[in-house]
Amino acid sequence: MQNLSIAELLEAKHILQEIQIKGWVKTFRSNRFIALNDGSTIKNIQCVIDFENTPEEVLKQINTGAALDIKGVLVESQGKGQSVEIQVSEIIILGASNPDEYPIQPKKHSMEFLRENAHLRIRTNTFSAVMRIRSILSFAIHQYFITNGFHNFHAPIITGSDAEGAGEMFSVSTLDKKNPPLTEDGKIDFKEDFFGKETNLTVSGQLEAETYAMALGKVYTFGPTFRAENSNTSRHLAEFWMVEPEVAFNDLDANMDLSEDFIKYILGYILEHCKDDLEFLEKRLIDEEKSKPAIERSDMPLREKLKFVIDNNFKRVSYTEAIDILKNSKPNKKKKFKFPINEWGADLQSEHERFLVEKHFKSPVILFDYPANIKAFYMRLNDDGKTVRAMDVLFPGIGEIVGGSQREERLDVLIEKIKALGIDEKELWWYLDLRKFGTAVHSGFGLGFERMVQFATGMGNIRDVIPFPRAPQSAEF
RNA sequence: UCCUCCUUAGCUCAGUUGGUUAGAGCAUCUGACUGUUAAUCAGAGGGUCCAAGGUUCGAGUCCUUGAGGAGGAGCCA
Repeated sequence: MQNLSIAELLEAKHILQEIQIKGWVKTFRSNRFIALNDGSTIKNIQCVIDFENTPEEVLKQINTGAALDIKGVLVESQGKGQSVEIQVSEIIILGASNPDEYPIQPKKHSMEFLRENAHLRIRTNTFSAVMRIRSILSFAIHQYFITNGFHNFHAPIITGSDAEGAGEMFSVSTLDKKNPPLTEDGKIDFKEDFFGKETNLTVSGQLEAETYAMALGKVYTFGPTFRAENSNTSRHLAEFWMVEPEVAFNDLDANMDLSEDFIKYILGYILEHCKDDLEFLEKRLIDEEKSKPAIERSDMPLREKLKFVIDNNFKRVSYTEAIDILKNSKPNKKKKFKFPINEWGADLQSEHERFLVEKHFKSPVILFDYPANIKAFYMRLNDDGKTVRAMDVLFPGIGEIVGGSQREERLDVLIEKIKALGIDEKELWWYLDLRKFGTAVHSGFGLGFERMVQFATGMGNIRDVIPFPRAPQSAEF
């Protein structure tokens, strides 16, 4: 008697062997056919029971969602929908599932409803497929970096530095909220707090990653990140996972090469290793798009879209070139943009990014050399004195999926920048030390993991590609 | 935070210019059938129409406020 997963059972040839299988009921048809799933694959195994010799109280408990332990023989199927099935000899109800109360029915549910049942939504085909792909993508990320000589580095989650400037932070404190200790001028006295200073949840592991890159050469962090922004969109979360490689001696061109090669690798990896799940999600998307107006439908099925990204070079365009393209574009001339492009220096709005990616180039785009005053303090100033060596990778339907830069390695320039922005130099003493002792050109970027999962699975809302989404007014489970 | 839209059975939705007893599919229950593929057929039960207030002879439908949700914008990954 072999105890196998459904994935193993369907893959290997175990015909006429005695097997034992445990899983959950997807559907129960004709009092005879159980579609059983154990999470190992999106495919179910059909278990055929002899209902005339099965007790009524057992039959009654074979409901959608029930956990079963089944013994039987794997045989070739007499039906058309599957090649093999289990002829059941013994069936044990491990855990019943009251059909009156179980929310997941064998029918179409709305994403909103499933979000409210995030503890059960993984039992649907869509979410099990998405989460298996998320898992494989995560593995592919580590695989890519480790096999390319990178060292994995765990950035701290609680940070004492508040100068990263990537957004609003969640504070971390053990002080009494109702009655915190105060300083003489009436402010909260963080010297009394757990860490003896004000601390927050990290918004980026970049600054710490730079310290490791300046010793280990090629490093990456892959961990949770927190932003307390009141963002209510399908592309933002308050808690999300970010991949941040940082490489000593890489300039911006090498950084762009790395981001493109990396993205192509991980998408290629899931194309090869998540065939069944991608096929299911592709069909789901095609069904979903049938209800949309023709203009909003995407021109490529999911897997073709992934292949397109892998097979084509990302278009590399400087900010200045992009502004020229946008200035002379039809929507700009016809005043279709909500924010018309008039002059160099303006930050690009998402309507502009979408035009470049989806209409003009019809391909992923890397924009680089942005105006200094719309980017962060640590980015390397170009010789023109007005642009910095920043780059954003823009993806169709997602927008910015990667943000990165070559870092300012010159101490004097960096200090000047910090002063101009009114940041306390002392807060960044350790960061400035990197420029004092053995400074060198170095670059890195951050990739929003959930946005990559969104692209890879075609899911429209970022809350549906993370197990338990955290967003404003939303932290159930 | 801003703009737009939505909220009707457990779920997904329909409900006409305001009009009598608010409908369908799925799910549930009862029965039939038994090689089905989100099985099929017959029947039954199931509603504070998001909440509060208002207009009206009469409100699921119109108005006001509030709550929750979605899409878009901003912030960004």
